[in-house]
Amino acid sequence: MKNAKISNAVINRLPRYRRYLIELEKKGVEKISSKDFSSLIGYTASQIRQDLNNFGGFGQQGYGYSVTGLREEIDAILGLDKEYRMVIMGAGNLGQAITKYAKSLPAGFRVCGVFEVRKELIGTELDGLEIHDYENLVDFVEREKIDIGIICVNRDSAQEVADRLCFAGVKGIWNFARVDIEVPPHVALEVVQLSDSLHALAYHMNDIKKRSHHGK
Amino acid sequence: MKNAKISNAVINRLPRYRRYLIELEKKGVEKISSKDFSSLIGYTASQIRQDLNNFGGFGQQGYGYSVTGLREEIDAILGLDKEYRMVIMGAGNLGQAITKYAKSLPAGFRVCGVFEVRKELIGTELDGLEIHDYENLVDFVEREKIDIGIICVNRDSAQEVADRLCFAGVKGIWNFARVDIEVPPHVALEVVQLSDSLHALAYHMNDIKKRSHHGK
DNA sequence: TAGATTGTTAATCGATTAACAATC
DNA sequence: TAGATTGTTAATCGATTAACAATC
Repeated sequence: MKNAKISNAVINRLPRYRRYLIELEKKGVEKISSKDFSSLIGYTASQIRQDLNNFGGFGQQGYGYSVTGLREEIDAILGLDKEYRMVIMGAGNLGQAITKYAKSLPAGFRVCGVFEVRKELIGTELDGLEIHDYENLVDFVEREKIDIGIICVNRDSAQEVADRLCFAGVKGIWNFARVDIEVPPHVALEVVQLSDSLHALAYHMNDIKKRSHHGK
Repeated sequence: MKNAKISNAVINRLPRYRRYLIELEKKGVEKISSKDFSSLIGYTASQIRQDLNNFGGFGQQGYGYSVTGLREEIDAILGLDKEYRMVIMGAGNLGQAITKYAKSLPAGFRVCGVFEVRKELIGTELDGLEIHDYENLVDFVEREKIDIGIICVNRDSAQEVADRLCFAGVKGIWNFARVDIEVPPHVALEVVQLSDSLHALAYHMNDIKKRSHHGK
């Protein structure tokens, strides 16, 4: 197995390859060439072959790639052959939203609990999940073998919550808080800035409008 | 005003600049040099100056940038001086999640209604918002001057919902469905693939683990 | 004026695309 | 074997960084 550091551009394309392969599997397609995959997914055939060859030679010359075989390889690369146990930090609007969303999450990712500091919320239920006291986080992570902490607290407490999650021993943090946080190098961090995404959408809407005025 | 097409890399950094500028404003900081901004935000000073000069010369030689002035410029570039009226398409888990999230949305973005096809949900309320019949979408978009459609339906109906939103006249689509959709060039599209993000997190967690084994 | 820092041009770096020899 | 298509090297393109003249 190769061991060089893979660029984020490549990694972020892998889940997309996987989605299209699953669609192909559903349609009963057994093999696909990089050329045909290219016209389906919209990356160049060259890029597809380059991307995949970062991880190994999964194709066969003169034939193409086995759809199921390649999907399984990508599953293994992404680590989707394991189960991930998660906690949601914060039961406010954002925490409630993500808890709700988690119900539609692909198998293999399981929310095991929600944590809060506000006493009046502790002990109540959120979508069938118990809301725990933030004070008990470290014990819970250890006992329940939690892998991932999902940060849904406000700006001001996000870093302190991240610190405690890392101390408790999570291996990854999925940050939805509207602030950048830092984690030690042995903890993985993935950021979802929903409001940044919405602001980019606003930019593009205005850009299209501006151009249509200019052009004519 | 310059009119060249700005790269997405630049556009996606603008909301982040804005967040840090707002923090600085809160702290009462009045001016900042690209050098100081660099050590705060983690982009190089060169990149900051390059990015901003895509839109105009907002700084002053020998002085730096006015924090409030620059934040206002970025607001205008992103189009945050306007109000955006939005509808949520789909009242399932994902739609409920995004409706909940929308409550914590920055001012200027307002959810005006939720749309569904399932008869038993139509007419009920979701977080204080009426759930409307999908059949009435086109009228509603026109009457309520809706700018943005947020797609929270399942894979199979996402494209058809996008088509109807575009037909109804929205200017932008925020797609949360687990599938890629296509829109005409006069409609802006911004994609949030939460499960792709989670898969990337899984990759990084496994990568860190693999490296720590290898290294020692 | 002298010092600081921008705006902008030039150099570097990394990622994407093209080309083609290897091989199924 | 001949045709197809990969894996991989080389060329191109675009984005980031460095350098510096302009100027507040």
